Amino acid sequence: MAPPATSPASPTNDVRPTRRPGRPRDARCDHAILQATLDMLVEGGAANLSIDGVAARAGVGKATIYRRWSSREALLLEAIGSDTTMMDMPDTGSLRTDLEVYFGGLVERFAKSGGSDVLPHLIEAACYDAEVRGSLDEYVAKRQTPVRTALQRAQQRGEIAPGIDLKVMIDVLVGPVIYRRLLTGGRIDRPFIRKLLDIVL
Amino acid sequence: MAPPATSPASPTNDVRPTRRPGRPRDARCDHAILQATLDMLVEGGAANLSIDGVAARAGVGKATIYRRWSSREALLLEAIGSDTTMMDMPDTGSLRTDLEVYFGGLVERFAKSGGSDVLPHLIEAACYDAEVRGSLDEYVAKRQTPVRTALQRAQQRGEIAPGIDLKVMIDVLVGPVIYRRLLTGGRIDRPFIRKLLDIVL
DNA sequence: GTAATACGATACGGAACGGTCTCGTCTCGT
DNA sequence: ACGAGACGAGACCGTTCCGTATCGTATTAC
Repeated sequence: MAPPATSPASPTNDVRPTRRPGRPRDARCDHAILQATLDMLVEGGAANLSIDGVAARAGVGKATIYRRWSSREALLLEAIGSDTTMMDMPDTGSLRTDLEVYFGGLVERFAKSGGSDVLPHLIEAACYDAEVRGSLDEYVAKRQTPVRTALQRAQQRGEIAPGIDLKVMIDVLVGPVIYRRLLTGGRIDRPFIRKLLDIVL
Repeated sequence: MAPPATSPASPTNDVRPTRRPGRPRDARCDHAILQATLDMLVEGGAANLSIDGVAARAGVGKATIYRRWSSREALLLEAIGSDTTMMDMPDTGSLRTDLEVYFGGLVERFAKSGGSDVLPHLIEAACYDAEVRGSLDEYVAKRQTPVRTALQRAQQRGEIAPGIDLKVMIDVLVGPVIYRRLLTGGRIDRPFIRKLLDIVL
């Protein structure tokens, strides 16, 4: 222990004094690796994703990957987690309009992504991996939040009967979309959203 | 699996005239292998399912498996396909009652199976395997049929407005159940079914 | 009994993959 | 100029797994 002989608590003026010597890491590698991981995940699933494949696709060496992530599993979790971009719910004063705008945005997003996504692989991995299960729960909660706030507002305005269980209401609104996306392969477009709201509201 | 100590005493003296010489195949092996395949599929997913594991679990040798199925893929497809037991829709004259009874049966079935099933793995495999995709489509169609007939009957009775798109109606009824099963992990019980029908009907 | 086949067990070749390591090159700070 | 560390490429090892082959035993028909 050093006695405080002279200095009065020097303020840490420098946040990062320790600049590591040598060639710094190339940030483009991080992006290329994560993007390649997501691409391969969408194409072949978590099972068919190999580090060799990711390295080849990203145009990097395997060592460059293992310099950043300690294991294949760590890379997978970060790639999956980097996909949670939030969408916010408008507040138009009408539940119907709120939801139509919100789900309309979702529709465009699906169309842009070409219908392929990570969700199926995430769901399967969550069956037997607690860590992935946690990521998936987080993902689901994040997606539900905007819908829940819209529903709560509507219930306070009296648009929804006070006895309705909002948790079930969320399932009724989100479930059909997920069902089409994962199982039936049915179109998820604005007419579908309108018909869905026609039935539920 | 140990060969039967006593003779299996088959009363069917000769249904198939072309009886192959030598020791006949043990029918219990077929069942044990398929059951072990389904169990391991539920526990670890299609990716973590190995023929060695199935053989060990079923208590048979690998050769006994390959005598029956030409490849791991063939075994998987048959095991998955053997899971489609139909449920039929009652006809009580009231759509609400029909659906409540039908989904009530589904609830019991989920409770009995312990919540674990093959669907997540099937969905993932379908993403990049056309053959599995076909099996899944068949599975979905088979599950939808009872609901569709109930809805058509109700629409003819005038319980549902003629303008309603029944395909979307099916999504609204089945989607929430699937959503809970695959993503939220929420309870699927009779109160949930009642609340669901309260909202939709 | 004999031939034919199934059975469990296990050895084996070949392939894929994860993770580590080395090599020569490149890019920083000093 | 020099050292340190990142870089791509790929060799390397241990493991897992599929699918085949073999062995000794058990079970059937004839």
